[in-house]
Amino acid sequence: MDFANKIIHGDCEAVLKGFPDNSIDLIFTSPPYADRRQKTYGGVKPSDYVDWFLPKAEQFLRVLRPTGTFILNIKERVVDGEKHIYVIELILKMRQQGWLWTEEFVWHKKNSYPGKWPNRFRDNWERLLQFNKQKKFNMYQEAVVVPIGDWAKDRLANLSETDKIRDESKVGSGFGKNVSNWLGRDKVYPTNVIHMATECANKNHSATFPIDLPAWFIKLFTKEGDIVLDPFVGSGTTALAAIQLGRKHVGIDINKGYIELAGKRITETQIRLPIIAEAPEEMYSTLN
Amino acid sequence: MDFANKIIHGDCEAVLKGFPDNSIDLIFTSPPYADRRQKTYGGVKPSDYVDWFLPKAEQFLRVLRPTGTFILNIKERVVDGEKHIYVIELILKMRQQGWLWTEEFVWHKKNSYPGKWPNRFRDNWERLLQFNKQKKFNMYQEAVVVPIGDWAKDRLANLSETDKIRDESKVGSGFGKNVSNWLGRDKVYPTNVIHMATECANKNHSATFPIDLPAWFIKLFTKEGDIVLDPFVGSGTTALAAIQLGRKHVGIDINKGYIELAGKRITETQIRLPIIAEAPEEMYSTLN
DNA sequence: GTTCCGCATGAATCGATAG
DNA sequence: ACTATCGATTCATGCGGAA
Repeated sequence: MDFANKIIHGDCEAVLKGFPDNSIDLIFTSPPYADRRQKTYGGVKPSDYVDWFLPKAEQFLRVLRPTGTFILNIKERVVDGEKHIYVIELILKMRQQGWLWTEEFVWHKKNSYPGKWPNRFRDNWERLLQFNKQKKFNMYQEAVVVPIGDWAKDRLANLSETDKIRDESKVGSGFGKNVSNWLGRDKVYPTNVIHMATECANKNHSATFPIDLPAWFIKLFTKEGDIVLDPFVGSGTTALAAIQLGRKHVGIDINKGYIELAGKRITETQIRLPIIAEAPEEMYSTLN
Repeated sequence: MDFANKIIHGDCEAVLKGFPDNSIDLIFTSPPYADRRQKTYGGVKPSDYVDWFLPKAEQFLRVLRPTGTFILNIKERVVDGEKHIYVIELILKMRQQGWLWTEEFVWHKKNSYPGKWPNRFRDNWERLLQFNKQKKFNMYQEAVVVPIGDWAKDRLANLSETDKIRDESKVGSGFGKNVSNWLGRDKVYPTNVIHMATECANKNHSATFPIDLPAWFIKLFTKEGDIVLDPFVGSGTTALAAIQLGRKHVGIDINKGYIELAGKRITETQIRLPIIAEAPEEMYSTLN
C-alpha cells in the first residue's frame, strides 16, 4: 500500500484508476455541490451532476473492500423554487452500478446559513448517504456509544482546543477525558441523526464540516490501522480525523491550493501530537 | 362545502372524485408504511407502492387550491438490508404529474423506540415532503416563530455604530448586514428541521405522530377558516389539530374502526373545548 | 487569567433588473 | 422568453481585544 498516508493532486477518477481493487476500508467525502465552490472547483451544473459523478462512483466501488462503507455527504440545492432531483437520481443510478443504499443519516446542523425568504425557511440539515458493496459490512457500534444524558452536544462542544488535542493524544479512540466520566453510567447507542455545528469560517482554513463528523464515521466503520479515503479531500479534515484516530489515510483533490493546505495542516498535526503526548502539563500553553 | 368537518369512510381516491377542483387549502397525511399500519390497509408491497399511490396523488392535485400545500409524511422501509426506493421514485413520478417538490422537512424525533441491530442504529427521523401546485403558495411564517437565541440579548443591548448602518465595504461577496432590523424582535423564524417528541398527550389511543406535528404545518400553511384534508386520517390526529386551530377539516379512511375512533375523539374534543373555555380552574382536573 | 463583548462571515435563495 | 448579475435578508460561531 504505497498510496497510504498521502495527499495526491489530481482528478480522483484518474488517480484511483492506479489503485488496486478492494484496498480501502472507508470512503468519506463531501464533494462540491452543484454550482457551489465555483472559485475552487469550477462548478458543475445541477443537470450535469449525475453524469459527472457516476464514473467516479464506479472507481469508488472498485477500490472499496467488500466489507467497507462509502459515506457521501451531499444536499441538493433549490433551483427556480423547486428542489433539484440530482441527488435522488444519483442514488438510483448508483444502485444500478451495484451499490447498496443501506442508510441515510441526517446531519442536523446547529447553525445554518442565514436568510429569509417568503416561501421557505433556512436549510438546517444535510444528507449523509451510506452505500455498501454487500449486506455484511464492518461496523463497530461500541466505538460511538454515548452515556445517557446527551454527551456530545454540551460537554464536548465546550472543551477547549487544547483539551481536545491533549485528550486525543492520550487515548487513541478520541475524547479520552470523558471516558472516565462514563464509568458506572449506562451507555446507549446513538441514532441516525447527528446534531453538530458547522465549522465557523473564522478559522484559518475553510472546512465546511467539523472534524467530529468524519471522526464519528471513522470510528464507526473502521478499526485502527484501516485505511480511509477522501477523494475530495479539500482542506484535509477527513485525513486529519483519520490520523488522530490511528487510521491510515489517502486524500485526493484536483485543486492545488487545497492540496497544499491539507498537507500543511497534516504536518502540523503530526508534529504536535507526539510532543503533546510526552509533554508535562506546563508545556500545553506554549504550544498555542 | 358540504364535505367540510366530516370524517368519511371509503377509499380516498374514490371519495375525492366527488370533490370539486381547487377546494382544499392543505393536505397533511401520513399514509400507510410511514406509520406501519400496513396490516389494517391490506398491506401494499413496496414494489407496488408507487402505482398504488399515484392515482390518489392525482386526486390530491386536483382538489388542492393553487395556493395550497401538500405535506406528505413518509419514510421508506428497509427491505432485505437495503433502503427501498419507492419514496424517491414517488417524488420523480409526482413531478411528472405536475407537482412541484418544493421542500423536504426533517422531523427529528426527540424520543424513539429503543432497539439494536448489528448493522444500523435506531431510525430517529422522518421525511415531511412538501409539494405544491405553483411556485407561489400561502405561507404564514409569523405563525410559527420561535424565541430568539441568547446571543441577541447581549448584542442588541449595545448596538455599535457599524451595526446600525449597512456595512458593505468590508464584505466583498455582497453579504451585508443591518443589525438594527433585529431591534425589538424576540422571535425568529424556525428552520426546516422540526425537533419534536413522538409522545402524545392522550394515552388512550396510539397516534403515530404527535398532534403538534400537523398543528405546526396547519399554522404555517393555512389561516383560520381554511380547510385541511387528511386522506388517511387514521385515529384523527390531523382533524383534531385542525379543529383546535379553528380550521375546517375533512378526514377520509378506508378502515371502519379508524373512522369510529376518529369520530369519537373529535366528538369528545368538541364537547370538551367549550367547557374548558368557560370553566373555572378547579374543573380542569375532573376533565382528565 | 478569566470573562465579556464586538465583529466578520458562511455548501443560500428570491426577486428585480439588465443584456 | 431566457439567462446573468446584483441587492436584500439573517443567525450561530469563533476569534481577538477589552474589561
